[in-house]
Amino acid sequence: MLYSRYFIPTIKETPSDAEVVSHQLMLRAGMIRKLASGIYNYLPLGLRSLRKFENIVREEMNKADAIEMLMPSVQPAELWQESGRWAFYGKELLRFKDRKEAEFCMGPTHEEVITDMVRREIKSYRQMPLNFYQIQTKFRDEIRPRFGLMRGREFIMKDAYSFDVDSAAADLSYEKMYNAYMRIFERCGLNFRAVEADTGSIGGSSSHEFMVLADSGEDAIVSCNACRYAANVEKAESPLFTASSDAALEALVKVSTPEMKTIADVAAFMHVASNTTIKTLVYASEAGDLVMALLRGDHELNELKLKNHLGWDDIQMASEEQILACTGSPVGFLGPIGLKREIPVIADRVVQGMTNVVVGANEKDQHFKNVNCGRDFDVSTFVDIRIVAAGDACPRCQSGKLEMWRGIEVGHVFKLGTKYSKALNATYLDANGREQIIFMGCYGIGIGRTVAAAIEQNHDENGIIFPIPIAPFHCSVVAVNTKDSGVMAAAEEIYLCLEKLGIEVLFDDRDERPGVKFKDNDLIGIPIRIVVGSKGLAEGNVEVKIRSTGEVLQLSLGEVVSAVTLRIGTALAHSQ
RNA sequence: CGGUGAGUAGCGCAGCCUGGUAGCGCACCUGCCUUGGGAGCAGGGGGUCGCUGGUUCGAUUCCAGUCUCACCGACCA
Repeated sequence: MLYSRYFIPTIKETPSDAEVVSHQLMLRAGMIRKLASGIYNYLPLGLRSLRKFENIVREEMNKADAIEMLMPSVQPAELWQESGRWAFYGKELLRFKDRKEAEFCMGPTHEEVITDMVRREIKSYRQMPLNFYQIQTKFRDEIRPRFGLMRGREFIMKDAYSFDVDSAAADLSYEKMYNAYMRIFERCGLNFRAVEADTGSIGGSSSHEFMVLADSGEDAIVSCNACRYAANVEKAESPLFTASSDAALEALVKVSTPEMKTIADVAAFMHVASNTTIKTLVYASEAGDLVMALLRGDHELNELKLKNHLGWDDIQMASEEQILACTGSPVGFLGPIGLKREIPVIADRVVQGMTNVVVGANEKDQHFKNVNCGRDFDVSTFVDIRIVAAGDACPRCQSGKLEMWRGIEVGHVFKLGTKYSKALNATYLDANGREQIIFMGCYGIGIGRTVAAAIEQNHDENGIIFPIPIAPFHCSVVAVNTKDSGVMAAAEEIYLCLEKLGIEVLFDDRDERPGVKFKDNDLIGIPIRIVVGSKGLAEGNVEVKIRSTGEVLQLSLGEVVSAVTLRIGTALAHSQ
């Protein structure tokens, strides 16, 4: 490719509205341009990287026996009404009507469409297992699109759906996809973790997220430093609580604690450690149901765990009026003792072993000390509702400690069970001629997001450092002075030779000063740069610079093509 | 959705308080010069100041409305 004939509109200054590095660099490198909030043009260079990654995904999907197809992005409302998600999905689902007033939506995901196809075509157990995938544009009307391709509204996704005769067979399909995902992200040279995850709005029984580690990641994850346990913090189990104290129970005392509203204030005021206090929270459902949650003072509530435990669709902190009505106390002095109105009290498991603790007295400026569960108040259920913290013991191996990371969710695999097949009545006949419900799984990879995550993980102050498998070009040839016919001839020959060998080369033949070309080459992240200049050429040499390491090699004209080809070939083979 | 802030040339911004039809840097075009890390000189093109209405002789500037965009959003009982 001739740079002068191609289209790479690079930007010198960092656009002011780009917050994260990958967004800034993709704009500056001329890979993307914003069309509207969360909606982007993929410019030629950006598209090349996306296609590279898509092809890696495609290869691994095919190897794992998934079959490619393509579904429409516009979907009829009826299917969504049938699955029950038309009402459930909320504003993220972009809905509209056609000229006949028939309702449609832009597909945010394709369980309904694929399940509809399968129920029409699949009749027998002999036709399974089946796994269909597509690489296609999705639309989700996100509340707050941000970070460029990281959280767009329109985005490219690979989604796959498996269909099996029973749960055990579905587990095998899940396993195959899990392994394929591991290979995909390994091939891209990414530092990532596969973590246990909540199933969220997609539903289903269990799932893993694939998280690229990056400080700018929107998710918090933990992993054990001894065993393979890793989980999204939303999902991460806290370690089993151990041993209760055998301290003697002391008499309950009410203490005046004026204006002491936070755990830190109260603990400091009473000269106790915050882990000998109990934090009392009141939560409400949308319907107005209330629940009280108790946690050790230095712990934090995992709202998702509480919500899942209660089986509520929605959970939020109770309003001050709601709190006053059930406890009789303003926020800051809440506790489980002497409630005005009976509400369920859910306590974290750790609370069970605490003795002589401090809690709010449900009275302004008053706390109790020497409070003991069972004697002074009752708990409806003890259950794990706290957010794990770095340094917690691993819930699996017990011996390891949990480490915390920030992660970017680039892939997600779910066991769906029969959630959609039941709703849409996707059945088959088993060997005995009996009708059975199909077991499903679904598997997604954010294509644009993965490329962005790769940039997030591979860049320096000069720009992107693309891993060769997803770089838009393998290498570039830079002619230092285009007016020098000797330089141009030598550069062109190298360029043509490499192209002939199937290497993707960007030939920077622009009539620009060398500094401009070097800056652009660094910015757009070309992994290997071949510089042809008059000085080196006088000695029969060209310079080869490796973007990732900064390594500079002086190679003769005779050896440069084979050396570069070998290097690229090795990098690509290594990633297969 | 709520809070905050911003819309002036392709990009980044100034001007607005104190109304008189707009400026800077980068980018772009022409010429000269230059060619190993975003050079220099000279000349030039480009803006109904987000939109609508109001006040005024006159509005980018003041007022009202509206649209768009960006950032933040329980850190807690």
